[in-house]
Amino acid sequence: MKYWLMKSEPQVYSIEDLKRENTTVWDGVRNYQARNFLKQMEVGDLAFFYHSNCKNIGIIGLMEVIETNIIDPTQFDKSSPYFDVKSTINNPRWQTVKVQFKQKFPEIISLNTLKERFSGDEFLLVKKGNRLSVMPVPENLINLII
DNA sequence: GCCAACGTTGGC
DNA sequence: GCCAACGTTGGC
Repeated sequence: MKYWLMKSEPQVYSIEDLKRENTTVWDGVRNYQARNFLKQMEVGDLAFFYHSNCKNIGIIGLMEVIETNIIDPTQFDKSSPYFDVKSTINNPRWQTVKVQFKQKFPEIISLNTLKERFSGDEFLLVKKGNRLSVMPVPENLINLII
C-alpha cells in the first residue's frame, strides 16, 4: 500500500464535494508525470487531498483509491475543458483512478506547516518550482504529516 | 492580479 | 534535437 498526494482547487472540486459524492473519478490531469503516478496507483492506496490555489492552502483530508486504470472520459468530451483532440479511443492518452472519501481532517495541515516540517528533497510538494498535481508521499513522512 | 517556474508546442 | 514562444500552475 502506497501513499499519494493529489491537488485540487477547492473552487473547482473540494473535499466537501468528495464527501457529498462519496466517490469520484479524478479526471482532468493533463501532465504526463502526474498521469504516470496515477498509473502506478493500486486499489487500497491512500491519497491526501490537497487544496491548492485558494485562501487556505494545504492537506485537508484523506481518500482511498478504489478503482484503477480508468480512461479519463473528459479527453473525448468536446465540451470539456479537458478535451484532448490528439487522444484516440484506441490509444487514449489519459488514465486515472476512482477515489472514495475517507475523512476530512479537523484542521488543515497548511503548506507553511509542511514547509517547516520537510525539505524539498524529502517531499516533492514543498520543492521549489514543483507544480505536480499528483505525487507520491514518502512512507517515513506519514506519521509526521498526520 | 502578479509573476516565477515549469511543461508543451512547433519551426528550423 | 534545439530552443524560442507560449500557456499553465499555483503561491503570494
